[in-house]
Amino acid sequence: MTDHDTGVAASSRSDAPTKDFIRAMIEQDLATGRRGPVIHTRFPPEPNGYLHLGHAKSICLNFGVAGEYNGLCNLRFDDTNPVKENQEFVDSIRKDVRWLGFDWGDREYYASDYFEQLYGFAEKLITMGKAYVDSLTADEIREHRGTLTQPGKNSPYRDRNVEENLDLFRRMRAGEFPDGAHVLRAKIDMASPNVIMRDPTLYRIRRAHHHRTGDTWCIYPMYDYTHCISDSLEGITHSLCTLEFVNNRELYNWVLDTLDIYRSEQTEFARLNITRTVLSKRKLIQLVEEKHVAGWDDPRMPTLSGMRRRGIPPEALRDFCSRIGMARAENTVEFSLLEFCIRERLNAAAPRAMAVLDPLKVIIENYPEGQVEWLDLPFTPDAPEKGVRKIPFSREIWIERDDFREDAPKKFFRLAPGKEVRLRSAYYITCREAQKDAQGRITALICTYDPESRGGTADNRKVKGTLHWVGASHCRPIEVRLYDHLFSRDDPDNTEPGKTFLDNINPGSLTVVEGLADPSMIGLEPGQCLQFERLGYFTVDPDSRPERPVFNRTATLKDTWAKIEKKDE
RNA sequence: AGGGGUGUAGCCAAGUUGGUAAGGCAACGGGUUUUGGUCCCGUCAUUCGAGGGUUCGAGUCCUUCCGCCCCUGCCA
Repeated sequence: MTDHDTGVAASSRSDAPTKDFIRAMIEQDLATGRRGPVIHTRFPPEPNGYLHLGHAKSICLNFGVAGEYNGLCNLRFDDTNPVKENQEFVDSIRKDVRWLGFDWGDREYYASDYFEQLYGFAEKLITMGKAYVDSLTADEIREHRGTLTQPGKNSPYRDRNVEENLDLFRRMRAGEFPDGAHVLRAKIDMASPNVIMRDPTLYRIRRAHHHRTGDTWCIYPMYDYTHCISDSLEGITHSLCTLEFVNNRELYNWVLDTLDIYRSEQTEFARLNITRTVLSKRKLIQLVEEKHVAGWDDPRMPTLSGMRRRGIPPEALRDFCSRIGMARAENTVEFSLLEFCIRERLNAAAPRAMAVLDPLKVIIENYPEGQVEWLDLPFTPDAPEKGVRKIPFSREIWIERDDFREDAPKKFFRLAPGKEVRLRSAYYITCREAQKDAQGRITALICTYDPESRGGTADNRKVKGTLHWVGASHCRPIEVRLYDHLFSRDDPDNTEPGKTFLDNINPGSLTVVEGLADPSMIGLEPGQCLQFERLGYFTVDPDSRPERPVFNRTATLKDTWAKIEKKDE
C-alpha cells in the first residue's frame, strides 16, 4: 500500500481527475527546473487538536503530489504555542496520518527543533536593524496598529539602537522580564495596506511548559516567523496552505528575503467545507470539551479518529479528497459525496450478513417444530464462490417490523396479509394473519412456507419482495448505534442572531437500538465491517465484547422505497 | 488610503494560445437483479455574477459595475 521511497500511498483511483492548478504548476516547475529536480512538500499541523477531514484534504495534497512526482513530503509539527499543544495531539496526528495511508519515513520534524536556529536568525535581524524590541503593552500595540482603512503609528520604542535591542532580546531569553513585558517585532512599515506587514510580532515571552522543550525557553517564536524559516531549513520547494494565509505570503517572503536564505514558494488553496458538519478546530475542540460528543473519536465527529471508529475506510477518504478537486474558490461539498465514496468502497469490501434491528416474530406454522436447516448466505452476492455464511433457519424467525404492513400501499411489496415474499437465501412465505396484544400492537405473524422454494427460487412465480431475517433458535442480541448528521442544518454556522453553531446540533444524531443477529457475528474484531443486507454497513466498535457485540452504523444503503413512500404522501 | 482573494448547473469542478460549455455527486426516467442495494442505459448549462466593448467568432481579451470570503492575536 505504501511506497517507502516516497512515503506516499498509491492512488486508489485509476481514472485520475484532470490536473488541478497546483499539479499544473508543479509540472511546469519540474519542466523548467525552476525549483530543482525534486519537489518537496510538507504537512505542518499544530498539535493542538485531532486531525479532521479538512486536514485529510491537505494531507492527500501534500503527500499525494510528492508521490505522483517522485518527490518527498515531511511531517512537521508547528509547535510554537506551548499553551495549546500537547503530546496526546502529536501521537494522534502521527497515528491518523499513517492510518490515512501515508508514510513520512524518517522525515518527522518539529518547529521546536529549530528554536535555537530561529533565535539566531532573530539576532541577525536585530543586527541588520530589521527587528526591534517593543515595550508597549498588547493593548497599546493594537492601538498603534491602526485599522483596515487607517495607517498605524510607529511605536516609541521603534528606534532603539541595535545594542539596546540585542541586550533586551538576550535578557528576554534569559527570563529577566515577566510575560508580556516586551516583544520582538519586525521593522517593516506601519502604514502598509497589508495589516500583517505593520511591524508583526516575531517573539513573545510566555512562561509555559512545552511538551518537547520543557522549560528551556520562556520566549516563543510566532507562526509567521517560524513557518517560513522551517520551510527554508527543510528545503521545501512548494509550501501549500489554505487561502486564509494569502495575506501572510508577503511576510513569508519578507522574512526569508531579508535573511537572504533559501525561499520556497507559498501557494494557497481553498479549505474544505462540508454540509451538516463543522470543520474548524476551534469548534471541534468546543464540542469535545463541552461534552456535546463523547470524545475526539466519537463516530459522529468529522475527525479522522471519529471516522475510523465509525468504520469509514481510509480508501474512501482518499477517494473523496481526489473527487472534491482543488481550487481557490470557496466551496461547500455536499455530505452525499462522502457517503457515495463510503458506499462505493464498502460495497466492494464488506461481506454480507443479516441482522434485524426492530424485530417482529414470524411463526411458520407448517414448518416442522424443532427442525433447523443451515442455509448459505454468500459473502459477496455477485461471486458466491468467494464463500458463504451458514445461517440457521427454523420454525420461528425474526423480520424487520418495517417489512410488514396490515394495509399495504400499492407499491409496497413486502409482507402483508395474504401476500407472499421471499426470505433471503431461504424460502417463500405467505402471511396468514397478524397476532395482536390487548393494545392492538402486532406481536407475531402467522405464516406458511413453500417447501419447494428452498434457496429462494420456485417455479416461475413472481415474488418481488425479498426480506432479511434471523432464525429465532440461535440468534443473539447485539447493540447497534445508529448515527445521523451531527448538525441539523446544511451550514451549522449560519445561525439566527444570538445563536451559535451549538444550537444547530441535531438531537437525533445518535440512536442506540438492540437488534438480533445470528451467532456468526459474535466475537468479531473491532474495525470489522459487514453489510447487513438491506440496512447498511456496520462496523464492530472497540466497546464490543463477545457477550455484547456493539456495531456502529457506518452508512445506510440507498433507500429507494423511502423516496417512493415520501413522494406518495 | 484600505489591501488581498474569488464568482461556470442544486453541490464540487475542467475549460493552455479566442473556434462554439469535460467529468463526478445529487436529482429524474428506464433495464437487470434472491438486498427497493449493486450494475447498466438515458435525461439534466443556447450559456459561464451583471452590463458594455473588441472580433467572423468571447467562459476565455478590454472595460464598468455587483456579490461573497480573508486580514486590525503577544493564535496557527
